[in-house]
Amino acid sequence: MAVTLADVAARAGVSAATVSRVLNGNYPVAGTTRSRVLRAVEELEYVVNGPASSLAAATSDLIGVLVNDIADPFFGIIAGGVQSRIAPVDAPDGRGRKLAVVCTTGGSPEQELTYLTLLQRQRAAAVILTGGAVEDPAHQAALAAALRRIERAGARVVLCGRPPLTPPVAGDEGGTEGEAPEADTAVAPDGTEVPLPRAVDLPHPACLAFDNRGGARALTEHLISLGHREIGYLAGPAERTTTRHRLEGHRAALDAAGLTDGAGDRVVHGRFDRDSGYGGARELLRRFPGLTAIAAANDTVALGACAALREAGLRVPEDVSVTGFDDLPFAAEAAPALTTARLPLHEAGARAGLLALGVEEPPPGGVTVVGTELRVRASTAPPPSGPRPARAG
Amino acid sequence: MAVTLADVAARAGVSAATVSRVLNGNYPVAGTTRSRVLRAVEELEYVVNGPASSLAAATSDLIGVLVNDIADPFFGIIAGGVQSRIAPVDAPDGRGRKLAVVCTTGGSPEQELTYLTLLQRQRAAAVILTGGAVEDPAHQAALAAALRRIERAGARVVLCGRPPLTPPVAGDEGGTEGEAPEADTAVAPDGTEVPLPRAVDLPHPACLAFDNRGGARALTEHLISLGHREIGYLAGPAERTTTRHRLEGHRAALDAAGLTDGAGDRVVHGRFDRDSGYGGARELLRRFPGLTAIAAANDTVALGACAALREAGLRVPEDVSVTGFDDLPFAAEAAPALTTARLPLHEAGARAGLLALGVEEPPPGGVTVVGTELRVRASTAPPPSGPRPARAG
DNA sequence: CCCGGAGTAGAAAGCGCTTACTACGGTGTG
DNA sequence: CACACCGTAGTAAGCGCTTTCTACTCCGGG
Repeated sequence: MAVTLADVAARAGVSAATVSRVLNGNYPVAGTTRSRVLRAVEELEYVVNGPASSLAAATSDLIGVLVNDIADPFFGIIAGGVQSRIAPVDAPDGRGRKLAVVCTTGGSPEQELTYLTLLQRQRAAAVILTGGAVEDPAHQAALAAALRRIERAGARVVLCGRPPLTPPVAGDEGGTEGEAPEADTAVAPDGTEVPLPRAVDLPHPACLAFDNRGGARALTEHLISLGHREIGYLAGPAERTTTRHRLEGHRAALDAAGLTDGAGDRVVHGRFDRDSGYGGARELLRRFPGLTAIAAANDTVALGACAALREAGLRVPEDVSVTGFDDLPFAAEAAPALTTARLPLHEAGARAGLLALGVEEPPPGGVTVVGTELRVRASTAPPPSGPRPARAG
Repeated sequence: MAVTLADVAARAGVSAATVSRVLNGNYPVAGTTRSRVLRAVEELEYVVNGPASSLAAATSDLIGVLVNDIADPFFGIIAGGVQSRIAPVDAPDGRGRKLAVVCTTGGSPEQELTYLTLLQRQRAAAVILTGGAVEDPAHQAALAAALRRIERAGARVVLCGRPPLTPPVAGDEGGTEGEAPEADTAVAPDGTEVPLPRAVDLPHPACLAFDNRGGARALTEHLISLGHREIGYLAGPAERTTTRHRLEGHRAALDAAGLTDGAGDRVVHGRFDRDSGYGGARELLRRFPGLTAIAAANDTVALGACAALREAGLRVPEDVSVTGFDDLPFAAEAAPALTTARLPLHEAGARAGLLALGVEEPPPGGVTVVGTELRVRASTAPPPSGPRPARAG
């Protein structure tokens, strides 16, 4: 029914092999033959049959991108970064251009696994996993197994915005990998040396790990430097690595300032959305009436918190300071503009795209730490009573 | 190298045909055989070769989604809506799940055509085009031709958020289609009857047309009803249908109120981004110092305008009212919260997904008008001097 | 007891492409 | 002048799956 290679070949008076070679340009073809073939292609409006081509060549032009929610700008921006590299707009025609298969997992490990299988089935050339991981060891193990299977099938695997996989409890692969998983260290953007776990599970790991700890720590340190002593924290879902790392950074800042409260953390867990910020802030206010600042798990949560504060008759930042995380575009436009930690999401996505294409090689160990940058804006200020000396020794 | 159907068949002691039938479930297989096959599949970790399957069955599980920019929540939300239907999370395993190939076109017709070819090559089951179209007749014709080719290749075509294709100047298809392209009418959400052009170019059109005219008109009417008489308009790129339709709605409201100024429109064209809003608002202020309201092409532009106004020492809405369009999530969180026209983007995307799957049939004529809903928030108020009667007769 | 029809499974012919491998002029060299 | 070799192009064997057609077994009814 559709036009095939053979039709083009017949029209051009050559063999199918020649047409294929002209189209793929990986074999010398005489100029006159080439132009005759190209004319036939034009005239017949021939379009290659991708599946057939993928079957024969055992490759495909698809790159899977797993995201929690494509409607969330956090992931949209990463996906945009990926696309900018795997399908540059200036590429002539569509030659060599890869297609992004965007899979919305809702952050569920089961969905991740399902999509991973689906992508393997499509013989995707690469798979990019974004978003924090769920910490459940069983899930980690299942995920590692799925990724190993995918790599074995010839696809590249890139982790973007999530830490390397945690090592499996038992070496169920027979231990044929030679490399011992020593803990490396890396220098974080703020100059401190941080332990760098290696993506030990994957033969060919490529991992862009966001420095969530460092960013959160910088934000809370900023609050402390403004004079805040009672700082609430609106954490994300407890089971996510991102949540844990940001919370760790927050606590590290508190610890370093000697602000660890005997009464326990001023932390409320929720999700990464606005409503969680709203509800969480209300709960924080109720439980810790003396709060002068709230650090939120991300910008969206921070916005919800601001709304709750306003509703409670509190001004931001005059009465309560608020910080976000990520620096999504709306953070700068919010009222007040959010103090936050900028994550270069587009750049990270672009880098992930390059790693997925194999254009760029991951560093030894596979892990690159993507740093954050503190963005001080209008949502933070000294506490109402002005800076006061810390009472704790 | 990889596990194939034949391997599974051998292990289960059946023929490849039987394995295929078990996996596809479209042919009766005895229970015992089925479970033997499934066990072999499990044991060998067999994953179907998608390209091979697509080649043999002449179908694929891919659905193309063309967007201007996936990092823009406008498109992200539509894409999310699409995904919610083509890959519902509650679907068992991954059975019957389609994959979304998201293609970022930057709004360029050339990129659209390139991606359309790439998707046709992948033998995508359907293609969803989002975002307004460029009005250039040459592009429209080329696009129509490409879409017709895609339909002929067996894929469904869905237009989401753009008007039906304009008819080609010449009937280059030989006029074999029986249907005469009569102009239908439809009842818009506000009760008025609007002309409804048919997607005459496509044999099987499915088009979700956003009511940009109606939404823009409602916004400007709202401003007029508050007492505004000098209303600036920050339009999008002149060549886009979306821009034109929103501008038409704006002007219709002005006309109806007798506010059409002999001095010409208070309109500045730009893009659909924040910087355009910022720069455009500055220009509007310079050229029309008496403005008391600015209607923006969309929420993002409105935000930029708000920033420019603030910078100029003008308060929103006390000195100048501002309206957006789309009602993206951040619109409600902005300061002040934006008065805007809500477009049900997620729902539209979901609907597009259903149309793409063929689960839902388009109405006769193919065009469904997606209405907007006025959202009055804090960015609009009566003009500084208070409501005054219109002077014009 | 024989035959027809379910019900189930296998054989085999592709689907349209890629890619060894082979073939065949034409040129340069010993 | 024969030989080798390069530059091109054709032949044909798959790639792994779906699906039609055929075949076999087992029943129940005549």
